[in-house]
Amino acid sequence: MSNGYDDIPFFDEEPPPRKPAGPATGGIAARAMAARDQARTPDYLSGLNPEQREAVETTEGPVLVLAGAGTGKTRVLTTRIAHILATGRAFPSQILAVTFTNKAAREMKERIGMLVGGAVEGMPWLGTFHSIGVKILRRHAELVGLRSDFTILDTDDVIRLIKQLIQAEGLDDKRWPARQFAAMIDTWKNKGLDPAQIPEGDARAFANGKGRELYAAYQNRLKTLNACDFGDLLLHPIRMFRANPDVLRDYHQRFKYILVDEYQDTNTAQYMWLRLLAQRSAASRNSPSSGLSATFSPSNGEKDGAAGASPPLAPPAGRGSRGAGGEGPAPTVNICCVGDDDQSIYGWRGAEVDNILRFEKDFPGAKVIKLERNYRSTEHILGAAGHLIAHNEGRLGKTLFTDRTEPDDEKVIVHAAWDSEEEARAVGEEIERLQRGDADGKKHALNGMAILVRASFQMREFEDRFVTLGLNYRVVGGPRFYERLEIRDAMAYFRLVCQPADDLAFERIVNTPKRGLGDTTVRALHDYARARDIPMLAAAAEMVETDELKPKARKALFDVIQYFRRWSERLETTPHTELAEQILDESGYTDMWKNDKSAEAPGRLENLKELVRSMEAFESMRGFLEHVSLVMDTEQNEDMDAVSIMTLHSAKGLEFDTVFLPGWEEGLFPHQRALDEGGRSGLEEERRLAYVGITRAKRRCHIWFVSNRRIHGLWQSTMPSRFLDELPQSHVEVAEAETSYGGYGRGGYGQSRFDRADPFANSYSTPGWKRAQQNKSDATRDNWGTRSGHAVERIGYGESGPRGRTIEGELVAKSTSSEPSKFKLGDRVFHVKFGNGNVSAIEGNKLTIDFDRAGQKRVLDGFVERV
DNA sequence: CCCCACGATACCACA
DNA sequence: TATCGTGGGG
Repeated sequence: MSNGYDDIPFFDEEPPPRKPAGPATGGIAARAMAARDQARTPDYLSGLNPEQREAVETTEGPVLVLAGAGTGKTRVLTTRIAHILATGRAFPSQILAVTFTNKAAREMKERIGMLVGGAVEGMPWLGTFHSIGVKILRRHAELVGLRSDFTILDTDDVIRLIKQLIQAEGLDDKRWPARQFAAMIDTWKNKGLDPAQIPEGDARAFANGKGRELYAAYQNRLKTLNACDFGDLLLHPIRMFRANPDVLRDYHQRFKYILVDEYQDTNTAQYMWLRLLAQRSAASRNSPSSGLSATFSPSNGEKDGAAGASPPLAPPAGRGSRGAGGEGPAPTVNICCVGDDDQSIYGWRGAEVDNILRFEKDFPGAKVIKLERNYRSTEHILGAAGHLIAHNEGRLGKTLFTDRTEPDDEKVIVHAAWDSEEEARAVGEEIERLQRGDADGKKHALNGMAILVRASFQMREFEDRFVTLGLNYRVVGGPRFYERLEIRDAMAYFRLVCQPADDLAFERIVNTPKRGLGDTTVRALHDYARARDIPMLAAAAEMVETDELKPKARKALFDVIQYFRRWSERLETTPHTELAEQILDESGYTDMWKNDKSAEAPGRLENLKELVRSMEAFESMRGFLEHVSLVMDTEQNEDMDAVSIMTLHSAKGLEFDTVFLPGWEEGLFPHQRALDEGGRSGLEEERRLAYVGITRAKRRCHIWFVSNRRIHGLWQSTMPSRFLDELPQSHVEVAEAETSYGGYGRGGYGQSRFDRADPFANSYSTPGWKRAQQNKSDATRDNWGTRSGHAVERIGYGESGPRGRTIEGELVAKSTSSEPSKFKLGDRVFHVKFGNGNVSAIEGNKLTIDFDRAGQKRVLDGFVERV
């Protein structure tokens, strides 16, 4: 029975147990091997410290590893897996390893690959909660009322869908924003709640008390659409496991070892999911009335619950038809969770730090191992971070230490800047200084530097700056490729070809490009489809046979349907990248952008090309769609030397020689909304975020705050973040006031702001700090003639303001490369941001280009290509 | 049915 | 400031 997903490895594709020592956990051979391996330390264990080694070698039973930042957490996880494999305790396919982000999963795969070489291919169950959830769900979709080719909706789709539902209920979609309800549903799903289970108060809070009905209606609609949202990727498997103990049992037998990364970030649903998979012996060890059963309250789903009442939680273990040697149930759960309560930064996504704090109760007899020896950062960085995080209450309490101290280690440096533009400029200068090696004579690679921002809108200013500087940068998880308009449109075409029932995709593109199929026609189709309970594409096919539509619309619709028929037929025969091109061309979609005269159009076409190119890496169009729905980031070319720009959230788990932390101002960091909505715990989470930021740094950490920031186009004066006051003086140094490059920026404002008495004296006594404070307050007063702390300043100068970009050229660093450029004068080139233009000057690898629309810019040649 | 202009609104983080 | 949704005119 082919459902198009047969490539997913599953039980019946067990690798033949050919290795001499099979995965028999309790087998004599295995024990012998283990003993042998203990006697003769394998290479991969030799570099570990005692705690790490214990975490790796305690393979049996529940283990909690409390791993502080930079203590070798990933190393422990990967080595542990390698160890399990190398000692023959399990096949790769018998290890379940869950991470939070795709990045983390990718990295783990790579590192395991380096340790064991090759076996990673056979680790089908290493991935994010969501990707593993999908994999499970595809196999058993019918058990929750879906077909295995269900589509996964992203946030945008969900919001549009909910909006339709709100309107269908006859509610005012202004008063009850779909976005808000989507967020509520998300919250419920994070807690593992079905419509029937949500708190009465929640249900009443939305849509005149119709919250519960709306949620149920939403779930029904998803089912008819044969679709899932992100939350369902976890909830459906949970429901499915509960309703089908036999299926669950199969998974129990399969997964001999479970590993969980970033355990502090698991939410309730993920916790339930994990518990189900790990419960086999936990349940037999815990009495049924233990706290667990309360957590796992029976799920009375809407319709899918009809299959039967909730099954008992603890199906008898063992007795499997397969399994090694037919021993009884494993005596312990081999689950290993790794986490750090100080790095819990996903409370807003429903993460329950409690999960990690409760681990020992959940798994009696668990071994808890603390990793506190830090291998990443200097003493100053650890000192600053540790002092900051100590302001939080309710920690498990770890203190990181290092003994690798160099005399010339830099303290953490705090800088003040006038506004965000100056901030970007100064950071850019600092980066170039490091790159040139001015400070210490060593040239530093851009790859070792990162700018970590609180909110993604901060990125733009840095991007703009770096583009004019000709400084290579890469935005990690930035403006998501797949969220762009043109990409989403194209994807909608692909989705509809693969999944003709995808009404959301249909509605998105019936009239894109314009075909004269406006609201009226779409509504008619919608009604027709609803009345007969068929997908809209099918409804369209029927309707063109009738005379219900105006001739013009009918003709247009007829063409559309013909196209989709043709494309669907080619699905099995034409290579998918080719088909993708055909779809985009024949539909008129590429032409639409070719005819578009706006500045973005060339960039969009380029993105479409990139989209098709990126499909090459996949087997089929379906495989590609699946990837996209789960992995919203595009892989960037790693070999380019570039500064990374990303949010603090996506920086977790990474490390850089030099880290820049801009935007440490009240309201932005800690973020106002985190404070408003989260209160004290919100503040603590922000503080943990700051902690994460600082601990990303290996050698240098520069923190910035500005006096003025533009929010919604208005200039607002800001206060330095309270976190700055929570840094220890002993490890922190305040930079002397930055005079901007070549007097730039000083001219317009005068130097007087540096000459005032300090009205905001605080605990800091260094002159630099005072200066920074003065800078902040006086600058505000000087420029706007008002006191700082004043509400919003309406300034609103634009391009023609006091600081036009007139001397841009002078700010560009001299070329360091002597290689002749591959471009020549007059070349016609294309740049993603600026569009097309002509090369008017070349200086090493830096080009001056007259862009058709954006004017003259200096750009690094890596950013453009000849057209 | 399409286009444009206008005003409201937004910018928190992720899979 | 940029984007989005709406309402009126073509």
